[in-house]
Amino acid sequence: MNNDFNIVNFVQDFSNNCSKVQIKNFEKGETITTFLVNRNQFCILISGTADLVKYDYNGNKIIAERFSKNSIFGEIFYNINTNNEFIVEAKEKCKVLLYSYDDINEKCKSNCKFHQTLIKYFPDLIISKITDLTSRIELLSRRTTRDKLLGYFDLLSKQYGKSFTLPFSVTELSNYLSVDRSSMSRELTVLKNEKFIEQDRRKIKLLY
Amino acid sequence: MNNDFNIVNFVQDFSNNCSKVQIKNFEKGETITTFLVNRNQFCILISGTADLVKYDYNGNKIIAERFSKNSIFGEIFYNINTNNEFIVEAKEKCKVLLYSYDDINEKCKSNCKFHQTLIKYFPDLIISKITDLTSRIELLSRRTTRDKLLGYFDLLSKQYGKSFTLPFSVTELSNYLSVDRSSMSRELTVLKNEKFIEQDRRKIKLLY
DNA sequence: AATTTTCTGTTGTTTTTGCAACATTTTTAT
DNA sequence: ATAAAAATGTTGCAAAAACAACAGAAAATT
Repeated sequence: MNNDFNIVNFVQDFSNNCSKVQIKNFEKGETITTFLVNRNQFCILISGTADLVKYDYNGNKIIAERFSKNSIFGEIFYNINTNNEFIVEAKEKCKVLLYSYDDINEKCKSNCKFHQTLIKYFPDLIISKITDLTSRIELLSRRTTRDKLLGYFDLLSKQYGKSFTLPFSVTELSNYLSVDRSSMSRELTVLKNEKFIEQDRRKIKLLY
Repeated sequence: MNNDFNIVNFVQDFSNNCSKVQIKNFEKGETITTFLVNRNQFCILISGTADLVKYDYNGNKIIAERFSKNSIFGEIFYNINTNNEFIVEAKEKCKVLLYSYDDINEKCKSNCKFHQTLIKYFPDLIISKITDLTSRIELLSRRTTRDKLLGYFDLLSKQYGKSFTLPFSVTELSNYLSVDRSSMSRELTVLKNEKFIEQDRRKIKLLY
């Protein structure tokens, strides 16, 4: 697998006009897309950060996934269900490649550079997405808030070491872990008192 | 997308010996594979049912995923983490195709039928897996046992209608939804008393 | 720079979930 | 066919999480 692949280069190489591809920019707070019907929409996030969010009937926000550079998403990956209206929200300025996916091996008439490159890197992009989703399931399947927090900190520490800044605000983190914000805050205090962690807002230090 | 694709036909077509492919049979209860190292293992379940399971430090069993015909799994899709030892367990007799994945587009010397077919159907298989995982995340992100139950029943009712038999025992279902068995059983009783459902063991009827 | 909004940490209270133990039924193994 | 093992449904109790409300801090907006 080619883990060094950078979609930004890929898109910069893509200079000709392919009718099946669009590149759009979104400002912070804007809705990039909604999952409402079963379309063949396939998106690649070129830059920025975006969340896949949903609100339950109680008004609780759920952050189902967080997307960053090279993340893929779109209706193609989702079984539309009237009970679940998902929205992809830009958390900061985002550049998104939107593609109408029919068959990965189907090229446009001009057999453009974009399609050649997409076919080449599609497996890596998609396997990486599965890896992310599997980790996410492992995290959400944890029973307690404490376990979810420590599990998430573990993932971050693999990447950044014992000290890191959360990619979420505390409030957003609770939505991402699907727990009540105040309960989570209480548990963070317990972890601090027990000298498991040091924390000040987004700054976390693991003491184990 | 070709949703009628059946891997069984595919494998029956695959008659020549490809050095990178193995087909193995497993009896109920046997371990099909474990996720311990970062190998390029990629598996397709040809027949049977299998679970991806993990035990937390408290001894609770977690069913992270359930695999049936055409499901794909393997270490290739998992970030190995020493804290999380996952096992794929056969729930009934299983036939599994094991493949050493390097590059989906890399064919074996003989450019065998297997590789040709795998390349063709790989996108469908993998997109379908992502769809499943996304639904699973939506389910696990629900806050209460009641919501998880109703969410899961919704998924099943889309496929089977208002009356169906759970693909899990009640005990297994609690592991799949990551909740305590007795709590879940209690909530099922509440749902029955409130005339939301009828239930007797695996038999469920939705009354709404 | 001032004001409004959001975020944060706290805590008391209520609700839900987890845990443990048990009798009964069902399934599996011998 | 019988015995052993596993699953099921229940319940009391303990633990954890959700809810609600608030004050102060930080961030965003104008």
